[in-house]
Amino acid sequence: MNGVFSGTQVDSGVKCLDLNTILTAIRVLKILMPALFVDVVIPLAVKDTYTYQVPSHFEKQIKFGIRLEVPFGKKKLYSGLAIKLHHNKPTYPTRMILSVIDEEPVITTIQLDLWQWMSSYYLCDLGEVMFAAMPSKLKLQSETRITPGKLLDDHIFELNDQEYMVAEAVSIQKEITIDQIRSILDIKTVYPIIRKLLELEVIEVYEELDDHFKPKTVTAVRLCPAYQVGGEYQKDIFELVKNSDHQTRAMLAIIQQYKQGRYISQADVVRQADVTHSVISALEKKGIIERYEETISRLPDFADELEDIDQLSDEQKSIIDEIGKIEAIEKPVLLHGVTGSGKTRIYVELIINTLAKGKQVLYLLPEIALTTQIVQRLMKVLGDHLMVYHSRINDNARVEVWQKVLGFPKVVLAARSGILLPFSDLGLIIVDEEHDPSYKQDEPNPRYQARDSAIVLAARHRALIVLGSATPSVESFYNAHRGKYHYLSLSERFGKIKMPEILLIDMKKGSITGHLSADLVEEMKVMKAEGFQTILFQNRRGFAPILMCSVCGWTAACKNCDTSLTYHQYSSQMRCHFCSYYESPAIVCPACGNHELTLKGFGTEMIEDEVKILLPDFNVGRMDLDTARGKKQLEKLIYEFEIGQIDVLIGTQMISKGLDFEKVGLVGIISADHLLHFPDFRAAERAFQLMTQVAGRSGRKHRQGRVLIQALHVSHPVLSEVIQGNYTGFYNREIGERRSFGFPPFSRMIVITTKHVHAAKTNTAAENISQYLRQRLGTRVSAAVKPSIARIRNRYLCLVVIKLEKKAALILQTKQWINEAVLLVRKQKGFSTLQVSINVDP
DNA sequence: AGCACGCCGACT
DNA sequence: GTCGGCGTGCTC
Repeated sequence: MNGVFSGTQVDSGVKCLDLNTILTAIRVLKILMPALFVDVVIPLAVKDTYTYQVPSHFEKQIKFGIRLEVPFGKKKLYSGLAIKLHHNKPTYPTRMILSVIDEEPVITTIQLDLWQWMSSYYLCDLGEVMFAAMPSKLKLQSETRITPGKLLDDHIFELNDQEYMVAEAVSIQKEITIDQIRSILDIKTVYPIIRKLLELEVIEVYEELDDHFKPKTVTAVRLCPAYQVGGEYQKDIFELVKNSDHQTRAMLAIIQQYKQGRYISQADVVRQADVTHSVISALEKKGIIERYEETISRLPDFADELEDIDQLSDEQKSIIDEIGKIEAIEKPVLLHGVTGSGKTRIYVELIINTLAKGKQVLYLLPEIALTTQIVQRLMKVLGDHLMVYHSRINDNARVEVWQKVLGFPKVVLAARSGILLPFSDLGLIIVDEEHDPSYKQDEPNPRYQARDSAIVLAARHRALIVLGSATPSVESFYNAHRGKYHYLSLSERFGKIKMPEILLIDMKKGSITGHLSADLVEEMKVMKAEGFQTILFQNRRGFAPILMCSVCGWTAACKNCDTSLTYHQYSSQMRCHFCSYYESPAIVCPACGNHELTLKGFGTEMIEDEVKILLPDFNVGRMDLDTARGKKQLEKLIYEFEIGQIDVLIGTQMISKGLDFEKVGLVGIISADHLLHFPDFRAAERAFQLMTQVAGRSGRKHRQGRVLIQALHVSHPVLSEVIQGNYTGFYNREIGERRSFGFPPFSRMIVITTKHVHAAKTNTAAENISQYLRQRLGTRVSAAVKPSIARIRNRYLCLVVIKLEKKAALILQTKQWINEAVLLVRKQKGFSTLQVSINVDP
């Protein structure tokens, strides 16, 4: 067949162009179209972005937000993010990008905007924010791979033992990594060996990026086109299988699922029809069905059973109305509602409204609360609109959430890292339990406060943001008070349940066995007799925090940290709570040889012991980091308590978050003193919040709960404030203290920590930094101070604390000075290994 | 972060 | 004498 252009002279002009003309033309074009450069963020702790040149054949594919494979340093390859395209040729020589990984952006401009804000506000590198934000499957890093070289067989007998082992491994496995070599040889420095083998051409080396995200697939079956007409299957296909009982059963199963319109997984058919794979193969051979790979989601499927939503109470309705009115003003809303006042119901209403507008919702919760009932409850209401994102979900699921967030109006229920996701159009952010300290990341960089960052994020999206809490943080309440936030409160408990009755027990009086007062024990007995459960709160795990020689005063201490070792009875170990160190308990004092070793202080394990002795017919459960390390263990414990198998649950602050148990009638706080006497300006606030939250665990539907607080210092004002549920009283007193000592919210705090293996270096560094800043900022900067724990993991620590007036210009200038000071100190000889961490709003 | 360079101690 | 330890600087 003749082409459309057959016979036309398309090439007539080309013929007269010689090579020189073409080259000149290219040169001219190059001047007219200068080379394209791209600024790339590398997911590392490096300042600024890096500029690469784009080869002309990639130019069309490059756009904002896609990932690029770039060389970095001598050999490494990274996937960096393209964030700026330009034609400004840098003064230094540039390298070329190696490949283009994505077709479409994997981040949004608002997201990058927030990252940049975080990097400048919290004084860290943009690369560090990127590192924290991206699922590791999306930030591929190259790995050195080693393959057999040309002369492997020739030289194999000239090698020494180590070299031979490597050569042998490469020859057998065809491809190994540097890490594998390290473990084969069991030594750290393998490069000299590799270099020698390279020279001998026994091996070859190349760098390759790790595999991309792989979608999850299942083997599915479908009817061949010949057997379906217009979405209906041909009834006569059963004729074809009538000779085989198995095939008929399989076909019945397939047809049944076919009618449901979803993909038909082979595994389901096999299970339902009780046949083997070979039956499916037979059907495939007959040409009735065909097999294929169906891509499925790793995220759990919630679609099945949606629950009806409760009616709104009048109070809830009026709150929704209020929020509806102020939505346009773009001020955060502080929703202050006691435990059980139905804040969640309000959130659900707001979420539904936002989804109806086709916008996305981010619902933040403290990390631990995400593993509990709240999530299930929300799933039942929101169904498959909900996605969950936190540190325990696996990396493939994380990539899926990431990809979905890029484009769909859905609800993401997330821990603090949720603010780093690529939202395209957020309409609502909820920060539940707004006061919770776990919203602040303390280590590593970026040391961000997710609640505060969420406010910035909401402003960028012009989204509504609601901060909810029964015990708002002093900062948030202060902001509400000053009119920076809208303040709304829910005063009544939903369903008109009474607030628990809280009583204080003076541990200096009355009868006490071990650490339990007679009153508390008596009350627990009453509860059990009436079919109710008890929660005992003790914010310290282990059996006892100190093992001491009663003769010479020696105490068991960690060899890596300046801390005492905690005795854990369950594992019979002395354990450090700051590093992973543990040892067997000493029987004889290693200092004086005496046998009189005593335990001081007490933790959850000791309370567990005492309860078991005092109340032998009680089933006792313990919930702390030691018993609930795995998700399964935690779930089992929650389940057992929920069905009433456990009478008393003893726990650390883990029990204060997000757990609702209907049958809890009594809460006992074993030692309020532990909470109150803490060397931190937020200690009183934390104590008030923790005690109020724990108290809220008591008494839900069936009866008024009781709370017993045991304390030695019964006159502490926070105690009476907790007892009376007097948030305003607490706030007024606390804000007064903050004001007189110049603590936040009356100042902005920045803490600089120096860290080094040598105490002297640590201290000099901190002193130098303090001095540099004091010259510029005066008494706003503290001297170098030793923290209460001066050594952790064999590194010494020293602090400089800065308190600034809340003036934007001053704060900005200070951050610059901090950077200068750190740079200056590190430039000195002997200080390159010094670590400096900067914590803004600690 | 990770890699190479360069300078000092314990060993074939 | 060298091997290999760690401290230092740099990566577009």
